[in-house]
Amino acid sequence: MTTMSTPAAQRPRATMKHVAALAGVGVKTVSRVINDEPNVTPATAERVWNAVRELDYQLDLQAGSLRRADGRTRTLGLLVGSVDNPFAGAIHRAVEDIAAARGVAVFASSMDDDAGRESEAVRAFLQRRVDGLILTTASDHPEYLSLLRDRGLPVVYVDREPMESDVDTVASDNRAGAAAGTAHLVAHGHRRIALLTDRLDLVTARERRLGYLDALAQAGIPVSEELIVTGLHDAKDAAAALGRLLSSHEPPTAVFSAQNLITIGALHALRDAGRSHSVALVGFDDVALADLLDPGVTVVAQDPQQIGARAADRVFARLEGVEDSPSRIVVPVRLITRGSGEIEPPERS
Amino acid sequence: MTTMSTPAAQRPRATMKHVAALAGVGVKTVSRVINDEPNVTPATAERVWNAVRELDYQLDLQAGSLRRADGRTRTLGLLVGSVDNPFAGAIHRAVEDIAAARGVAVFASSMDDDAGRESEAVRAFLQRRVDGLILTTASDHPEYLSLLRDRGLPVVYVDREPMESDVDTVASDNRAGAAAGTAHLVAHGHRRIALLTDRLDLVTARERRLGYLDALAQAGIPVSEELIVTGLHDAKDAAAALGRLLSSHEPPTAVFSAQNLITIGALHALRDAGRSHSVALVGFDDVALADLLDPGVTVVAQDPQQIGARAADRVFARLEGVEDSPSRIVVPVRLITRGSGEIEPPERS
DNA sequence: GTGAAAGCGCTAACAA
DNA sequence: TTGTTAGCGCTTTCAC
Repeated sequence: MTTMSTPAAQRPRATMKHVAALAGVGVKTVSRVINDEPNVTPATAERVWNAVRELDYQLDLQAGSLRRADGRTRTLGLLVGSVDNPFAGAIHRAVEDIAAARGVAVFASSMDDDAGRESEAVRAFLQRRVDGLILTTASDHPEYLSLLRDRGLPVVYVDREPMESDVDTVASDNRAGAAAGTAHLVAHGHRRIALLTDRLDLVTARERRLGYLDALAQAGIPVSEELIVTGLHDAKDAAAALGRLLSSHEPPTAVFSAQNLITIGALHALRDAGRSHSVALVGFDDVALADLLDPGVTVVAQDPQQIGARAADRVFARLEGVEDSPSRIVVPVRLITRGSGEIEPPERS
Repeated sequence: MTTMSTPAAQRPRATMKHVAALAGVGVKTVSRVINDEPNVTPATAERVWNAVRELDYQLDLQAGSLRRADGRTRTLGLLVGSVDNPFAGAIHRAVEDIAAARGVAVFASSMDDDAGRESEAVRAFLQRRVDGLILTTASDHPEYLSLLRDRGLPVVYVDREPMESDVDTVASDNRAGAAAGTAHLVAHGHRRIALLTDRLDLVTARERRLGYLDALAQAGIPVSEELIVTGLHDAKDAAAALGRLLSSHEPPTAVFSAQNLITIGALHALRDAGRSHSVALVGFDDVALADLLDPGVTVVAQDPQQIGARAADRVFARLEGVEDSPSRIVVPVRLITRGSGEIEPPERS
């Protein structure tokens, strides 16, 4: 049914050999010209470039890396929770910008907080010979880590720090941030503060819970286990969980939600219960349009752009031979007050 | 300053040759086992797998693709406006899921609506021998396109359709969607409807403008050029532009914003001017938390997940040899009424 | 059922 | 300044 231009009659991809033949030089000379190496006369270079244009020649980086001394593929592997999450998107963009400036391309994958998917993704990266890895992990002790170390492959963990000691990491100050967010609620008079968070096998959830507990302890407020809901993964879960809490016998007067999707769920639950203006809310991680809601959503904002940038810098430093001991970079968070976190509790609770 | 474990003393990466030697077989047998080819005794296979585990062997897909008959690298290139934009994130995730199911990894890049960056990104993909491309373009006639066709490389454009006729595309129904959004405002009594949109050299901006004009024409409303603002790129631009319109002599009573970031800017401008409840707004493309704002934001929602999925399906169909004529897949949009689009104009305007 | 040899496109090493 | 040869890790071809 196709008209015009014989279908599978593509011009076969040109190789260096073709270019060399057309330019009347040896392949090594072509290689020199393409890779901008010295010791080629301008005249020769010109003839090569003409042949390159003539044939639409594109260097095959893969083939080159096979033989190149450093074995580099000019490729990076980036693993995030989901490329669909705004937090991951910001990290990804920062990594991409730094990598692209060095002629390095980025493989991006999602792991949905599943250690199995995580291992699979790392395996896929390794089989493609990435030069370095920027990873988010769902596990405290990733089983592939010793292999990466044996290979001498640069790895930087972002967002979540594995429990291993000798690994580069870049993450938010989860515990202090959660403590600050919770303390903010305490400072506004709350004593019944709910915590909505993720599965506790994720280090971020554990750290943020500890921060929450720190703030309560600091204020001498006893912990009410019934106000702590863990294992939340998406906005729907979170909305349902908070809905139940709000209709319970002794509902919380304030909520600390430990993650962007959970915050969104909490906002829905509060709205559905008509409590947006009477129950306080502080979220960890900023969400889009938080400033335009009524009330504005008070958050402990992370800086994903900086997390991505510092992780990429670290990977490239390792690739350039920096051998200093592993660093655990902590990116500060910032409390942004917009209204929801400054709601006071009812007179008597 | 480093302690323990001699730094650069990595175990060299194992190759098939090492595995073959350890298992006491030839390399071809290792290849057969690894790639699950027939004609290997279970006993031999077992010995090979043991050697593989022993050495932590990882197949080198790059090296393989160099020699493989089909030359496939099991790699895809995805180019979007920015990996940081939620619309792109959703497309990316859909593409990733379909690719991962086939053992294909995805390179993702951002082009910021810059034809130069677009060409660079495509070049980078080609040099890495991707099997196929899913591209967003900033140009009506991408100069690299004929090259891709010569190579017989599968390409599918998403979101933006180049003017070339014989190319696979997957995009929203931009014109009809914009017309529906504008007509919705007309139906609520508006006659002074502003259009906020992107640079008109982007086909999406042109199409959405045409849709806007269609709706006005349909209603017999004359076009007021002073109500049409083009060349908007981010939320800040858009907010400033709408701010100016609102404080002009004859301000619009309604706004159609043609893109997610512009909608966010428009929301800010309306809020800052105290006109959120008096000026109507319909946005093209949904935004997070749009349902929780007051009023809720009425939008013409796109379906980026489906756009990504259909594009990926198409690329893989091409890779599997489907030779039918190029298809222009149009993904329907959906008007979601939430309040902002149902605001009526003041009694006399 | 198995393995030896050739060669994919490139860069390294060396010779001219 | 330039070209030739070998070889990166793998798959293909073909012989056993």
